[in-house]
Amino acid sequence: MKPSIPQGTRDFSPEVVRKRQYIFDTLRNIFELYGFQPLETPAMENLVTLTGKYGEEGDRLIFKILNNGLHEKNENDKAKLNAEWANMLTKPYTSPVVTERALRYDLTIPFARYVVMHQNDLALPFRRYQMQPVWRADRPQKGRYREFWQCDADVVGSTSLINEAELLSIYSRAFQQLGLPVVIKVNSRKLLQGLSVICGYPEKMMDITIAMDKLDKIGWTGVTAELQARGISDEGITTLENAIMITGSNAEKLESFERVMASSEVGMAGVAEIRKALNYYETLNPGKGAEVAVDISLARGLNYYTGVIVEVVCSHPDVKMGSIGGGGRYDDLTGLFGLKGLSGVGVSFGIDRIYDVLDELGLFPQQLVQGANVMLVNFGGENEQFALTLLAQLRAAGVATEVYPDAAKFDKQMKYANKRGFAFVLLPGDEERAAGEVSVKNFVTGEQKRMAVADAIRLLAEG
RNA sequence: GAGGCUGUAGCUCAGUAGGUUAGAGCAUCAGAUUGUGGUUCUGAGGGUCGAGGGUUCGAAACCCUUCAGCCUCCCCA
Repeated sequence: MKPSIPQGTRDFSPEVVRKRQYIFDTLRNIFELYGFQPLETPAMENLVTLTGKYGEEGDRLIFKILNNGLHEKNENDKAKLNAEWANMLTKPYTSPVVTERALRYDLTIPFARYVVMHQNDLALPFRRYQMQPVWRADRPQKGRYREFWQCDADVVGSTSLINEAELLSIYSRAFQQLGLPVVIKVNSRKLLQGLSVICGYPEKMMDITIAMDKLDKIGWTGVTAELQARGISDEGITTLENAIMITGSNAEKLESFERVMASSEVGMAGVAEIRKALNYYETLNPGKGAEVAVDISLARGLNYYTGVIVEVVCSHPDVKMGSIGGGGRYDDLTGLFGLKGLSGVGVSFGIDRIYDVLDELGLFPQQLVQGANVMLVNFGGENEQFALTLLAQLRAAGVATEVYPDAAKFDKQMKYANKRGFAFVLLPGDEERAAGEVSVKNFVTGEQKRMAVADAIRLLAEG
């Protein structure tokens, strides 16, 4: 059979893993520096934990796991099983008889589930980061995979806008450290609610938001058409246009929003929370933070955000990639699992997309693509023992080293060394062994010198 | 869920109007060369032309079906 992997999944070859680890390490260090604690949850959750949390579209994209042992059911159960199968074949529907587990869809809901389950043990506010794969039964395309990694940082149990500012700082620091130019777009669900109020359709916030989110893509004329299709009057559209076309610095925009939103209490609250979060952010990053831009057209798909929402896009002109990170405030996330009144705020890094962008822009550090630094040639016989002794000594000195395991032809060993890209190749042969020496070949320059074993180890240990 | 493109060697691809035994580069292996890699030279192995059916004297090519991959919209990270 021809080997293959499931659609939308990828193998990560050694060089790729190194580059990915560079991203993970960068993020992990920052998360730790900001006082976040690591968390891991299972790859699979009970299906009921996930369903209904991501909207109708989200439910469709959950990877469900078929129950084991269906064939072992007794006759009564099988009748039910048949009925449920029939159901599933005619409509979007699942039954615990057929499937009761599913692959993790994101990291936020499992986190909420964790917090509720461990509420008595946690010191609130609880700050956690989590870097694990998630799965979506989506149709793969550029920048979209069925298995991809998320790196999330969330704070639960505090409504302070300092948390928003901290998370913005994490975004800022992470992308600055990675050398990636970004714009962090900020908005508030309350501002969007306010918009729907002032244009006269408080119940159509979702429709209005979805339409306005497309501003970047389809322009205002496109948005107008969309709004009309969703039943917004011309006066309402004009009101929205006046708000969405506001330009200027963040402070200027917020001032203008304040005037526009004057008749909406919730809208005013939105302005206030963005202003406060940005003030904190400015204090944490005086004059050196990444660009943060207030953007009233920004929407986020997930249903549970209630306050500040953010999205990160790469601002490099050559890069065509959707958002590489996003997040927001959810006032009552754990309420879904029976723990009321616990507010959370979090951000997520889409590291697969970040990888693609870094790769495209050539922003990975050069020295990442190295493994072991030194290879010992295997000349066989007595020399094999000699090589192993050297191997142990080099490793004891902290030099990443490997020995060619077979006494293969010299040419073959050298070709292998070349392909692997070792910095040095050591030749422990008869003459060297007899003299207590070893030949050290710099594989970059081709230069080769014989020297005492101790000197060779010192040289290589110093790099 | 809607639409578009592509499937030929391990990889990237060529293959003229439908006409001998389906090619190239890279990779692999062997040799030149059992103590000197990257460069070079010689040679070798490797193909159900995605699958099934049809048209034809003849199909990798044309038609139908199907599968897979990629891309766009929707939505998302």
